[in-house]
Amino acid sequence: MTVIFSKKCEYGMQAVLYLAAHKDKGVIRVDDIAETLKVPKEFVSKILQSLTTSGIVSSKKGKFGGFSLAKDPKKIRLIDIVAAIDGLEMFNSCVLGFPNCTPDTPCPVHHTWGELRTLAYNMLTEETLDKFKQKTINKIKTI
Amino acid sequence: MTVIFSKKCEYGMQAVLYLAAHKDKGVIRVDDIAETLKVPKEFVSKILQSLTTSGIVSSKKGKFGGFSLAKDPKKIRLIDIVAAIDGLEMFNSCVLGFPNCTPDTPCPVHHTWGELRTLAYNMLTEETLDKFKQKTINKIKTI
DNA sequence: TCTTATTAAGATAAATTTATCTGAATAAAA
DNA sequence: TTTTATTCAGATAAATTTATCTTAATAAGA
Repeated sequence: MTVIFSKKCEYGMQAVLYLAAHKDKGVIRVDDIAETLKVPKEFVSKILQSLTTSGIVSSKKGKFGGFSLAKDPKKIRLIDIVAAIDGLEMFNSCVLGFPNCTPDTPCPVHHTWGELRTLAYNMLTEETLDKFKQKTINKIKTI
Repeated sequence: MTVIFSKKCEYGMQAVLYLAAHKDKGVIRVDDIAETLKVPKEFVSKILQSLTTSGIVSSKKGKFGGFSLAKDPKKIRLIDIVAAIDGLEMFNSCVLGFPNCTPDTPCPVHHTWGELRTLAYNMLTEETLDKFKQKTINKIKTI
């Protein structure tokens, strides 16, 4: 298997995109998120709980409770979610798995991979969630 | 955790690079590979066995047995190893984990990610193992 | 206060990946 | 033929990731 992000992180990003796209509706129940995204409810609930700790989403217990974004979508980037869930280690580790892969002791693809990694990092860093609203809504319709 | 390739694939690529770098020495014992690369012996042995089935390496049993490349390093690319172990699915699946991510039903980062994926694919496809020989030898020294 | 709907939290289970162990098969050479 | 060194193959174990279950805590409203 080849993975870029863990399921946890994928579900986390999807759920947060969902919250951003439905920001106007106030708090959103996990059931709605899980059903729409077709992901396991308890699992996505756990993930959102942990993102609460990270300060990305906030939760409200009890009747009419649910999750919502903890801050303005203009201030949340995909990289923030990745950092909170999977961590940023991949942006600093060797694609071939060699230890201590540095400019001084590079692996055979060190340079090329470094450039790619930077592009990936930029992709996750340069835009904030507000930019993804309409695209998320469109995508969700097709699931 | 964030992973690009599985451990299996990482070890596989390292081991095959090792074989390519030591091609002149004939068959190589798993013990040598495992000790030098500091990876679990039985595990890398299993991986090389499976790469034998894929036609990338060949094995010789018995005393003075071991593994060697099954073909000219000029004809082996990193992507061949990835394809044999992890498969090429990642080059055709959504980075956010959305189902059915296509140009018609794209996820919010579909386009950007697609370009990145192509670059990664090219990196693994454009050069053959013979190009990596000296770099592999240099890297191995530092492990 | 009681009922209801929700998240929180912890325990557990299932699945997958990673790693190890053991013995068989093979081949070289003494 | 026996010894030795190796891969092969299958079983098993350990670790990690993914998913589920159960109960508690919370909050709204009847």
